[in-house]
Amino acid sequence: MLNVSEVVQNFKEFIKSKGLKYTPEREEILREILTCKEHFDVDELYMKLKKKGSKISKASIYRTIPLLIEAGYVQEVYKQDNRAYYEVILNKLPHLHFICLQCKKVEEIEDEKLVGLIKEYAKQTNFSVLSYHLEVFGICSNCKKEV
Amino acid sequence: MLNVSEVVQNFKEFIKSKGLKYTPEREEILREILTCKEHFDVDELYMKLKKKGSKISKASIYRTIPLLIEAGYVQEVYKQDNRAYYEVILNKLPHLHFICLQCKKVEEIEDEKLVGLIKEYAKQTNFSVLSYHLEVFGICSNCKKEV
DNA sequence: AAAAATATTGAGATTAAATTTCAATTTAAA
DNA sequence: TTTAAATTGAAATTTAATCTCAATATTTTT
Repeated sequence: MLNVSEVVQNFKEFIKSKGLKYTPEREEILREILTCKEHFDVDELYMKLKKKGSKISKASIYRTIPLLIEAGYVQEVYKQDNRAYYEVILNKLPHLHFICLQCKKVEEIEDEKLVGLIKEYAKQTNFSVLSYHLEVFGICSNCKKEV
Repeated sequence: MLNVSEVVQNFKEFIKSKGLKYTPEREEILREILTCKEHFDVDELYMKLKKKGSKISKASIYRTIPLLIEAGYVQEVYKQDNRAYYEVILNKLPHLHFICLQCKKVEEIEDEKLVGLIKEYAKQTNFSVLSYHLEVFGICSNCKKEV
């Protein structure tokens, strides 16, 4: 279980190791993202930062997210209405997303078997897995009741 | 194993059952899509139709694809560079997509266990599955060799 | 078979997420 | 400190997808 300052330190090392420069903007974006308990998009993040008085631009958020994904802290989970949604995957068990097409709710189901399945196939084809996501679309139990 | 005219007939009934109108444009788009052996996007489809002398507009393609998805013939498989890619899923076994981040190649791995897994979780939460897709990102064996 | 009602079409305008540009600034190495 | 290189914010740009609307096609009703 990593805490925030450990992640920040880890990110600093990651940035350095890539020959990039460690900036306050990058750290601020990382820290803000680490507070997100739910799925988020760039706009939400930008508004949250702005409310706190931050001067971070959207461009910087768009530029930083791929780094955080590469570092393994964040994952793109799905796209809805041509907008990408992300989540922090640090300290999180593997899970699938069940997305209700009616109420748009996203339910997470923790899972271990799926990882085993993927690993098995990856081994077969000598494929190095960096990330994955499984989205299941349908109608949730609540929306079915309302018919 | 459904043949093209059976699918066309099926689509006609589907359209009618929704109180919509069956048009030559819709049929032409369906027929063209049914010839796609690989993943395709709207632009590719539009160019193929244009080359054949078709007057179909992109707007009609964008409007028809959701109907074909709803009818169960087509599936959105992934997004790359903010562009959606689709595939025909008629007569196809369930499969996963292994996407190489280096060469962008998409490998399909046929699968049965995954469906069992999804069904199991869906049953648990009383969720009606309409479609799903599993994308696994990483580096393929070919690209690993080239290092 | 004609008329009425309604849906669909293509062309172009619009929208908006994401990317790019660029001058000013900041970081980090020499 | 000087130098070299990367990063920043603001605005411009890109472009997939959606929307608008008048003309047209489909389907139902009479």
